[in-house]
Amino acid sequence: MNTDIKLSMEQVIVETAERLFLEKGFSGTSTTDIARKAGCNQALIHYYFRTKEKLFNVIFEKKLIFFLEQLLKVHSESVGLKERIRLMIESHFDLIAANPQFPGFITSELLASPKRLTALKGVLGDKPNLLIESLQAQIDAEVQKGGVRPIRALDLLLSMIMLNVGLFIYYPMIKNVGGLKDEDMKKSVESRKKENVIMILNSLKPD
Amino acid sequence: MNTDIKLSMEQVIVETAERLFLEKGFSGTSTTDIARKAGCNQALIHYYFRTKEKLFNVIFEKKLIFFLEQLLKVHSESVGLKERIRLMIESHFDLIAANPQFPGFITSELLASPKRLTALKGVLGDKPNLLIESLQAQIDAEVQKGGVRPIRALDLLLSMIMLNVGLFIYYPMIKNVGGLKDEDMKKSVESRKKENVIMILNSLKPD
DNA sequence: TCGTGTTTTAATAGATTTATTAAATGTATT
DNA sequence: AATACATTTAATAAATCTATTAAAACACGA
Repeated sequence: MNTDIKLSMEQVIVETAERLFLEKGFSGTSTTDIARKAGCNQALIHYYFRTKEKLFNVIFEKKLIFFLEQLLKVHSESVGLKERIRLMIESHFDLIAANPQFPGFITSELLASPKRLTALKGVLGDKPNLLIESLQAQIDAEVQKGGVRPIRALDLLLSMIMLNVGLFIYYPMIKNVGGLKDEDMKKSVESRKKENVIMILNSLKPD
Repeated sequence: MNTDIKLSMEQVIVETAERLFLEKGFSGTSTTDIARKAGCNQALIHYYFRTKEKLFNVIFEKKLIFFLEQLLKVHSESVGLKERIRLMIESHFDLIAANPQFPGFITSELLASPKRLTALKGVLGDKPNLLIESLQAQIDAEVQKGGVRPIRALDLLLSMIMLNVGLFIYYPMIKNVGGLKDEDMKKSVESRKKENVIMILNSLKPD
């Protein structure tokens, strides 16, 4: 069976650029580089995308929207707050684990050029607010019942994201400084999802 | 009283470079740029530091060592585990709050070029291990007494760092996406130190 | 003030990068 | 085959950046 599918050069360029941008960032990747690795003339990139920036944005927005949409999914309130939080953490973790370069990529690029985010506000609409409001409502209700301590939904979300994302961003550094072996880190990653869930849920216990 | 102190041009260059590197990173800052802002000829930078890379390293290492040393301080075991953890989180938080650009800077630069970290292993010696071992010992002792649940010191440290650091790295983004006003964020930052302490300590409660 | 060493500049080589343009090639249609 | 259109290339302009070199300016003790 022949699995080769004839890709348009435009597609090849996008995919090559995606790989390179993820690996070395916007400023670390040249159009010459992309062209060489994609196997085409450098001018072709400009023919299709006009500028390096525009090509980058195609990829950056696609990736960021994909991830934010996953993240901002309003997991059903019907399962109960703690279960809902567990689901959110786990699905977020899985998503990153499947795309480990992603947190570093997005973080670096947004730090280097925060205005990239502004362009996305329109695309996301009020999903962020919807999630936060929905989560806050459920938290407040649970606080009434004495199930959890009071906390701002945004704080909670940020903590969840940071704990998940941090492992992958700092993975190589921790390994390096701590002088850890690969199997140590593997274990860390494997246990970390569980660990993060426990950490967050425990932290919500009322005093 | 005249507070003007005649700085050597070399010093001015270092300070200007520090400001620019922190703001726009290594690849976003040119020696021409530094020279213009420092008020000298561009060649002078190469006269003193030979290469842009070497100048960057002077600054990067100084900053990183300063912060890691603070972070890796083996806070006395004598105060008890929970108090020790509280102290570690708070002093770390304060340090970052006083240098809010720092986490993004280090994170970006290390992501862009992980080998920079290798150069530092020698300088840090076994401080990382000392801290981890000391912390782990105190945790294990406390676990015996039923005071906290079992946890790896490295996991705990990572969580502490991530929660603190994350706020400052993602500060502009959260503000942007969440459509938050300045005073909302201010409140967030102010309450966050306490929040992080609570979160970590609660998360250590035995089941 | 002369001479010596240090600091600073002007000029520029050399590399790289983005982007454009005009020409060449390819492909499908009548 | 001839036309028309899309794709791809070669060549190159223009900007920018790092680094070097040689000369100028400066500082200061003999």
